Amino acid sequence: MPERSVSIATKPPPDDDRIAPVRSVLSEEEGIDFTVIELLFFAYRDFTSDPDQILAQYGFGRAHHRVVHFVNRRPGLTVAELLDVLKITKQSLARVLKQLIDTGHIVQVQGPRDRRQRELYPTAKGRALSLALAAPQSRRIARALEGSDFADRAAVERFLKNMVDPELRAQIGKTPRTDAGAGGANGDGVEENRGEG
Amino acid sequence: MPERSVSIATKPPPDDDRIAPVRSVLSEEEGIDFTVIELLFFAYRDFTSDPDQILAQYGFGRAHHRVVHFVNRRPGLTVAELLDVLKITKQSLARVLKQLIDTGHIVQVQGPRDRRQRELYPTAKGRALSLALAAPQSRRIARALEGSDFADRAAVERFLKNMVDPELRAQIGKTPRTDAGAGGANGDGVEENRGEG
DNA sequence: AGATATATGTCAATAAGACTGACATAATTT
DNA sequence: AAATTATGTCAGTCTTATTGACATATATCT
Repeated sequence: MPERSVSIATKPPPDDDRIAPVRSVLSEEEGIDFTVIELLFFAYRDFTSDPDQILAQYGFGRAHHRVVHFVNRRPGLTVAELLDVLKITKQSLARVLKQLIDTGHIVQVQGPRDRRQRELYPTAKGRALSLALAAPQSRRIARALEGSDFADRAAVERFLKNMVDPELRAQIGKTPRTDAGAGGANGDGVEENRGEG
Repeated sequence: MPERSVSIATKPPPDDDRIAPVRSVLSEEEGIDFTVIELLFFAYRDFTSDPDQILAQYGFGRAHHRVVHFVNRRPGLTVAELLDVLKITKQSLARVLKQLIDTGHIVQVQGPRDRRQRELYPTAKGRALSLALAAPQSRRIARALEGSDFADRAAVERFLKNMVDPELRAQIGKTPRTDAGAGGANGDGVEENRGEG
């Protein structure tokens, strides 16, 4: 056997120095904030695990979750706007969106001014799904903020917001174009048809 | 009044009521913390975009990043331990790990006590890659914490730590078994919760 | 010693979710 | 009429993950 006990690699060792194992721990000394880097990794891993379990029951994945979420948060957004927020391609969205439409979670409405556009709206079913997915995440957040005062919460929100690329920060919390804000937006989400013959 | 132009769906409408578009905005009124939910989504999306660009140059993906990171943070961990941290299967890890070994970023060392085990160590090259990947993330975090005092940072860390499933919280900040390095960092995954009911 | 269990590696098949490229259609704009 | 825009769709590829089955070396138990 040409191998020593150190290397079990099947590739021929190019140079023993180059494949020498580094046994020291990579720690914060290098001026890198590994603490927060890892905290973000673990926090997000578990944050997404909540809705994942619910989605699995529907045969959906995270892609469906993102679409359902933003359509509910910004009802009436167009396909192009959704692609921009999600930063995926049209073809990637297609399959997911089609499934959500076929299952009656989302409907498309022809744009009132530009009839080429498809405004996306949740149905009652889609609204319910969105709430069901968000509920455990919100509960997890509430638990994580237990014992936090107002300043603590503000610090967390400021940190997260500042983590976003400045030029993309505009997307955050942007309620729909029709920003009716609180007060019930459209009042009630009842149908509103346009005749077209 | 039967709707006409409202639905462009190709599927036969099962019931007009069921596919009626909901036009109201899904907002915090429902007692759900959509603000932080979306902040986490956007923050993590951009947080991972930094290393993604570097990885692309190597033909690597996020899976490689996670492996390189934890092998550097806990040099000498075994394959089984790595699988446990990443929460993926052996088969999923196999290809990624093989690539990292073949490219000389990681080496395997036979376990000193149990020779079935393979302890994973970075090479100098792997250490360098790990630092290169972490650097922009650390810079982003530092920028996001600019103007934050000690209490603010503590609030952020506490929030993130509490977002992790309690039973998995032990993995956090856990330095390697062999505490060769100075450590500092988080020490070990001690839970700190603000004394509150 | 022999049997069993463990740690790891590997082959094969599958799936979700993303990608690119190419092309079609309808509607708006020029 | 021509060009542009918004959307849809087909076809193929890639990465990362999955499960199942099986091989090998080593450790441990009886």
